[in-house]
Amino acid sequence: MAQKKNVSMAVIKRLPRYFRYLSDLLKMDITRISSKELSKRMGITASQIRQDLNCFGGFGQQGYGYNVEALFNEIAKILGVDKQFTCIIIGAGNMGQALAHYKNFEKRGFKTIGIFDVDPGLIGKKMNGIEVMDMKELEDFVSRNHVDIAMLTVPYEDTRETAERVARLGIRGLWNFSPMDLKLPYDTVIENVHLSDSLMVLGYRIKEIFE
Amino acid sequence: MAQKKNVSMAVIKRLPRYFRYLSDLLKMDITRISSKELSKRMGITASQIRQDLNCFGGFGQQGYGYNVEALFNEIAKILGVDKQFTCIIIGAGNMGQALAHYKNFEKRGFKTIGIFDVDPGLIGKKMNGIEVMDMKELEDFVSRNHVDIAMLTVPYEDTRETAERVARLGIRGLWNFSPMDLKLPYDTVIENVHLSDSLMVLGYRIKEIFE
DNA sequence: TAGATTGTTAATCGATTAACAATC
DNA sequence: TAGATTGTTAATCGATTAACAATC
Repeated sequence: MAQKKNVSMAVIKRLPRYFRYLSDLLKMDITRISSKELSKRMGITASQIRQDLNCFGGFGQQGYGYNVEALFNEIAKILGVDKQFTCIIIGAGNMGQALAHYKNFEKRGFKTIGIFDVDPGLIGKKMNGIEVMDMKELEDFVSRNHVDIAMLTVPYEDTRETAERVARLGIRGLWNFSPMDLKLPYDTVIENVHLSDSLMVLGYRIKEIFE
Repeated sequence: MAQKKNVSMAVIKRLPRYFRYLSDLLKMDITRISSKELSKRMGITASQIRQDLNCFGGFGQQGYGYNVEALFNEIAKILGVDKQFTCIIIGAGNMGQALAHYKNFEKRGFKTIGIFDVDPGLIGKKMNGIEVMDMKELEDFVSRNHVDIAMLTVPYEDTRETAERVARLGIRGLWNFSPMDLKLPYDTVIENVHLSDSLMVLGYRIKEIFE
């Protein structure tokens, strides 16, 4: 539905937040909400909410507002939560294990179907019911199973090579946890989680406010 | 030094990225860099680099460019990497353990001095050399040790209460890993790591590009 | 000196906010 | 109907980019 062309990253990054707030409203059994009321809850302007939503379609009704459930479903559809994304985790260290156990992902359509590592001490162990496989089996596994997303939690020095390898296999999404910007000569979407960047911004902001 | 007033979040969020690129240049033994050359490496405009840096001071030299080591040190200082931030981890589950073992943080001035959990099965265990303490000891610990930052990796339903408790203790920085926006009636800086938000944006971008 | 490159001002671009006619 | 609230256009604000004089 609607023109999803030319939607800016600023808007896209707000979508999960709308999704969360609408999910909360549903849990509170609130059936309708105006942009004004939602703006108060979210701490943004009502104008912005209406502009954002209208990038994807006219989901509201004059004089009434938005039906919470309908809007929630629309945003879920826009984000692809109604679809299933298959994921593999590469690197079964602490971070990989944390991701393997994160319950929320599956609820939002991201299903982990494989975990890989090079460490013989980890291979064969089960994490959240999924056995850790040898990295040597990666190519074979991906040829036998459709994989949308690779979650990359390997050591810094292995990141670039592993990313290349993953992209060569035709995996379309890469969720990168290394403090490194990846550039790939393939049609692979990269989303970074730069934890130390986030922590440094926190450090800066603490300094700023309190000194 | 220089006027650190009115620096926008857009600029601040780019600082860790400059920090990383300069660190890489140092490792490559590159001693000087022009904004033009750095812009090529980083994939942003030279103009933006010069504008960003001049929020904090004139670190370059006409006709020469920037001395990599000097600029690196300046940005380290701006970010507070030269200072030490003391941190505690609240929630010793998989994510808490991952954070406890992350080597990069200490290198950048963030030192974990305590880990807390409510689970008797975890209390007393050592993680990266630090013993997990009972949450009951939190208040006592914080009164005896200066704590800058609390890293919050507790279950969703405990997040709000724990955040309140942490803020009441006068801890100035809160690094929140729950998919929830916190609002506190205290002078506490909150930085969120919304992993599922990031993953959903990745899902959206995959859909957009490939469908 | 001549060439290179900064710091900084001005121009452009994009995102946010305000306003309001349309309409439920 | 009257009141409320949307969808959308116009105005504003802020961030990015371009340009160039200053100067190493």
